[in-house]
Amino acid sequence: MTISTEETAAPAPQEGGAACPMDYILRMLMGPWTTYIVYNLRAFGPQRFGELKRRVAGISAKMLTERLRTLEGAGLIKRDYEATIPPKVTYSLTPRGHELDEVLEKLGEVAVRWQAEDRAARKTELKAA
Amino acid sequence: MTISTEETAAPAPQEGGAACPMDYILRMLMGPWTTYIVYNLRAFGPQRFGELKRRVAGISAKMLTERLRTLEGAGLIKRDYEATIPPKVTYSLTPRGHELDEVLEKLGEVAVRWQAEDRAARKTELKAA
DNA sequence: CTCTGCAGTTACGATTTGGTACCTACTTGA
DNA sequence: TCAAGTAGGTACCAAATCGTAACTGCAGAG
Repeated sequence: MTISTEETAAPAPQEGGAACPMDYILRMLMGPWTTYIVYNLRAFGPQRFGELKRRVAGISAKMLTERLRTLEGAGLIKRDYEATIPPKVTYSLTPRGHELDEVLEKLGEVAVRWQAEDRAARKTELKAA
Repeated sequence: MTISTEETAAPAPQEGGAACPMDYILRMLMGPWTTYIVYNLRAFGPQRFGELKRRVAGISAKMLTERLRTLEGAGLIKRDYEATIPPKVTYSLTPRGHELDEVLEKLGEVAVRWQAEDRAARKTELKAA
């Protein structure tokens, strides 16, 4: 996958190189649950593992761990480990993570609009039938 | 996956219902190539199948077909079939598809910024070493 | 007369993915 | 003494995904 910002048909580096800026960011967000986790971290603030897992509802511990590690590796979230007993691990968005706020907000707007439109369309459909 | 727009912890419908507006839209964009296809359709205007395939570079005909059908089903793109010989099939964004413009743009901005930052960081790293 | 391109579809097969179950080590509470 | 909760790690297995190759029917080019 390669997305150019230029309007002039980027020659598409077949080597799979990260020549395109969107590439990286999309791979990050595309994973299952990923956007949802970021969204929750943003909406409810820093959270501990168990809290987050309960909130996401349906995700397995394995998935959550993997996603969190990936996000951490990308510098989108921060992992604070307190070696108490029992251990406390708190996850929070980094400044970089917060740079997605606007995108998520825009996406949310569109999503809400579409949902409303679809609901209206269904109602009309029912009336017609 | 369920994302609430409310700040008040949506009770998370376990039935997998589409109670959350982000849900639907994310599933749509999350598929591989999907965003890239939409991006290309936006950047280069309506395109025929072969054109698009050449532009995306790396995608298989099967994938492209499948993605296009999904996007069509979601009402994001329009499929114009001309039964000439050889047949011409042109794909274009619908008004609904264009509603993603802003999101894609925002995403692009972030992507470019991160890429620049990372490049700068790598340069500093090299200097330090 | 065969080759190519159009816009796909289909079958097959390998890889990846994601879930389930079970394990850690330690403390608190019953 | 036994169970539960903390934050995971590991192994295994079924299912979904994605690529490859081969097929469609027809026309124009060589």
